[in-house]
Amino acid sequence: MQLGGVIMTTKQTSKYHLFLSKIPLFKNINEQELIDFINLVKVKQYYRGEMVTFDSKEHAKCYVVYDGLFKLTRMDEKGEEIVITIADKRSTVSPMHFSKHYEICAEFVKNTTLLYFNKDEIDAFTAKNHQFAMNVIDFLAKSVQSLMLSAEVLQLKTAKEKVGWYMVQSKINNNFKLPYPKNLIAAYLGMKPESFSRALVQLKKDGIKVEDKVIVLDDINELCQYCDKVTGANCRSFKTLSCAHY
Amino acid sequence: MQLGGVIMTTKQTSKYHLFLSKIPLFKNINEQELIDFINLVKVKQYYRGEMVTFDSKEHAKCYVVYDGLFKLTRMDEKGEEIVITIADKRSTVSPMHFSKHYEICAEFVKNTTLLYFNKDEIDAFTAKNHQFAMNVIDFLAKSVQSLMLSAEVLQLKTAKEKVGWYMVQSKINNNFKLPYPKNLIAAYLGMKPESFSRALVQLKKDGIKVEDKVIVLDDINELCQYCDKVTGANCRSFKTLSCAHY
DNA sequence: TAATTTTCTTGATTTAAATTAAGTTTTTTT
DNA sequence: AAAAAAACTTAATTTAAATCAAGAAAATTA
Repeated sequence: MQLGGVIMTTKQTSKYHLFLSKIPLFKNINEQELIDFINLVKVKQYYRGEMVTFDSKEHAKCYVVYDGLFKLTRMDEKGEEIVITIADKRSTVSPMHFSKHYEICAEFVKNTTLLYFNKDEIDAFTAKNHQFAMNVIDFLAKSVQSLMLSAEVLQLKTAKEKVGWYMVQSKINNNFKLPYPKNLIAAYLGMKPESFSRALVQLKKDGIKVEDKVIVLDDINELCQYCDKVTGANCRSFKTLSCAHY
Repeated sequence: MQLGGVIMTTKQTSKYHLFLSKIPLFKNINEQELIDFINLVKVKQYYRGEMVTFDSKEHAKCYVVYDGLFKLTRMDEKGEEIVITIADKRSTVSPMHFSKHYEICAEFVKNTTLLYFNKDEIDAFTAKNHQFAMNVIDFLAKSVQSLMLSAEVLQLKTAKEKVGWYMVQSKINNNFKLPYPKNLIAAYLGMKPESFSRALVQLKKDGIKVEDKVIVLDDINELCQYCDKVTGANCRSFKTLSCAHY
């Protein structure tokens, strides 16, 4: 195993092995085949503020975030950007599956350690291991669904509804905590930080507060009106009496 | 092979076989294996104006459009809708890959004939035939990329730029013809028919006209400023002197 | 811990597209 | 071929969020 051209120790190998084996992309894979594959892993470090173009020519790879935070963005001529995804620990980003003409940009919000495999390695493993092929299919299908859901939120919802939707996701998937800085969430929701801030003021009037990134609710069900069914399916109260989808 | 419960003739079977064998999802597949699989095909007819919810419980299937036109949409409580995709002849739509809680709606714009396979059949073929697994991966990867591109267009571009972008796509991929009614294209671009109409007025001032759905240009390169790189890669003049991406 | 940078908030103003409204053209059905 | 429905266009008005501006709070760095 190599780190920037340097052979890594067995200790590091097993550290990454344990980490990667818990990633959905590698679930249910035969232990020995997985060990052999993960042996091919490479590591790259990026720093806060760095911007890298993930064109599929240079980056015909599949990345798993070991640690850190970055956003995948697209920019127009005027410097306006949209955030396609926010990636952090355990996120998988696979530019090898995009067209070589699709140039997506990674903007690193925190120092980030990426583990990666090359396209030929992934392709070979896909051919050899049917479970891995199924995992790749699952990963891409989830990406499709998440993009469809975002499209809906971005186009159909008001500023207040967008923030409400993000908060109910945070409540369900992240234990009542906004996982990222507000300006990053605002960009992901296709709005300006000022509008995000104003939406929070409106929500506060309904008893939905954010205190130091923690969501504080006067009424535990107040956020449910902003919930979508796919997100709701992970909620403890899904389709109980208090659920909006009941 | 069955059509609404009725056994079909060999003549119909071979008609669909020829059609399906040209679909990207079935490319490069061993002839006999493909014949055996396509034998499982089922057919369903939908009519203009019909609306069907493609929830993944009822529709754990993979559809290929044999003929017709429909839009995949999502609607909110107020009846506002977004168009996720427009599907016509040869399009593949695969609700079996979505969450069972994701309910996408198919609105049929024309009478439509859908060919389909059930999830268990697709899964079995994916396990048996590695090339088919690769084709499913390609199909999903293309869906991801197309959704990312739409997200960018919908969020970053003005009404005029959106229409220009759609027209340059039509120029390159559809021989200077708008393939669908304007209100459908407007909905796909996340705008109202009125705004679409006004954008056309603006473009006309730049020498870009639409006459009976045909794009007529004073200057052949006038649309190039609206082109994205992925679309441009299919253009005859890609990266020549006159290309915006040169 | 102080200094500096970045993030966040609030208010006034602008703006691009939606809405409302009404008429025209095209397509579909009878 | 006539009638009806759907699609399209143009104009006036409204609206939600962006922009502009300035200051407060929080996080980083020195």
